[in-house]
Amino acid sequence: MRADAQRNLDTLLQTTMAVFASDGVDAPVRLIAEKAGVGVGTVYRHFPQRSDLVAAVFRREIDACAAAAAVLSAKHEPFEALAAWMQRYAAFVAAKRGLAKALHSGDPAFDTLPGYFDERLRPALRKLLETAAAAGVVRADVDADELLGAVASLCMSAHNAGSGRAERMVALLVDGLRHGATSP
Amino acid sequence: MRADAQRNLDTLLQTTMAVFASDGVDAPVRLIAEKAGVGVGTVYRHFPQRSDLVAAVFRREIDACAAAAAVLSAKHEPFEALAAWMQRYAAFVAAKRGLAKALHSGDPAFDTLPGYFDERLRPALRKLLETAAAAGVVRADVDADELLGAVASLCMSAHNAGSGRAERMVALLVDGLRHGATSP
DNA sequence: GTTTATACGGAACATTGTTCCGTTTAGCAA
DNA sequence: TTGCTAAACGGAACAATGTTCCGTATAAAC
Repeated sequence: MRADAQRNLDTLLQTTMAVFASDGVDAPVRLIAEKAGVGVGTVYRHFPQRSDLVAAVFRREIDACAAAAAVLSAKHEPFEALAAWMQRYAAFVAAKRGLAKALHSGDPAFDTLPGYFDERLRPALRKLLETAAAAGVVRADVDADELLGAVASLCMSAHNAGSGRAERMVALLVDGLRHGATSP
Repeated sequence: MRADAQRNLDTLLQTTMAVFASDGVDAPVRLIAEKAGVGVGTVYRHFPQRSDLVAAVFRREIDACAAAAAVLSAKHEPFEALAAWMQRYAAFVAAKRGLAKALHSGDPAFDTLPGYFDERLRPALRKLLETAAAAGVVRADVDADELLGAVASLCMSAHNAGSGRAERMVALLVDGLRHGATSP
């Protein structure tokens, strides 16, 4: 791949993320192209359809969320790392309400997203859980999948409630994990 | 209101319902206007925004579903009326997948729909439930709201599964109502 | 029958996704 | 360094669709 193409792809993805954050996932392709300093033709060469661009950004943010697990794990004690990551994940779900819409839109570009979700996020959380369980600070009988689903539901349904509610509910959930921990 | 305006409004709503059924709720306004034999200007005078037309059609179908309760109640025994209406409601939810999308779109035109849902459908189901409970053919401790929500969830999540699954699940649910019935 | 407020139709406009093609340029070889 | 070429670029043009506007037609009142 030519160097300029790679450069453009990078700035395009980064700019798109910023535009989605400020203007929502429905922002016009023209606007994204303009802010990235490229023509719409360039956008469409990298992403044949608008939805491909959206999916790419989501994948990138899923990656970032998964990568945060390792960072937090290295920086904090097992339980704190787990708790912090759960909040990180909750923030991701709450911020990306466009994601739910995308997943239910029926566009084939999003077909692989749920799988990507599992593939990246589940192992990340599983490792955090196992580490914390091995340290004896949380119970060991909770499934990573269920936890991801529960937090997602919490953040979706609580999204129109007052500020901080989702955070508090997630914290409550995480504290629940401490119950029944078996010291090693 | 002028007679021709009323006529146009009626045919417009009826035609729109048919077009939504065959082409989905994303059908272009032009197509709807054409099939209804009116100009787009007429559509927009009655419904300032496209979403207002969608909301009106949904309200109309909610009305029809609610009205079916009385008809079924008059024609069948209490339990059969209840069971038949539940299937009627399930079919409505399953068919109108655009409804879920609309409700989550954030368009203000749909803000009053959830309230309308409660206002019309809940009393209809409650009356069916009470009649059946009074006849001693179903238990009396089930809330109409919960039942509506449960069926909606069933039909939403089971929508991509094989044919008849949603119907079977709803039937199962309804049969569950028979359990613990107390004869009068 | 005349008048007038109302409703109508559809062309025109605005926005946005997508395609197309002439132009530019990065990478490479001589 | 220079010349060449395939790749990439930009943005005008196209297509689809929501929305507005206004000249025309007509139902209803007198």
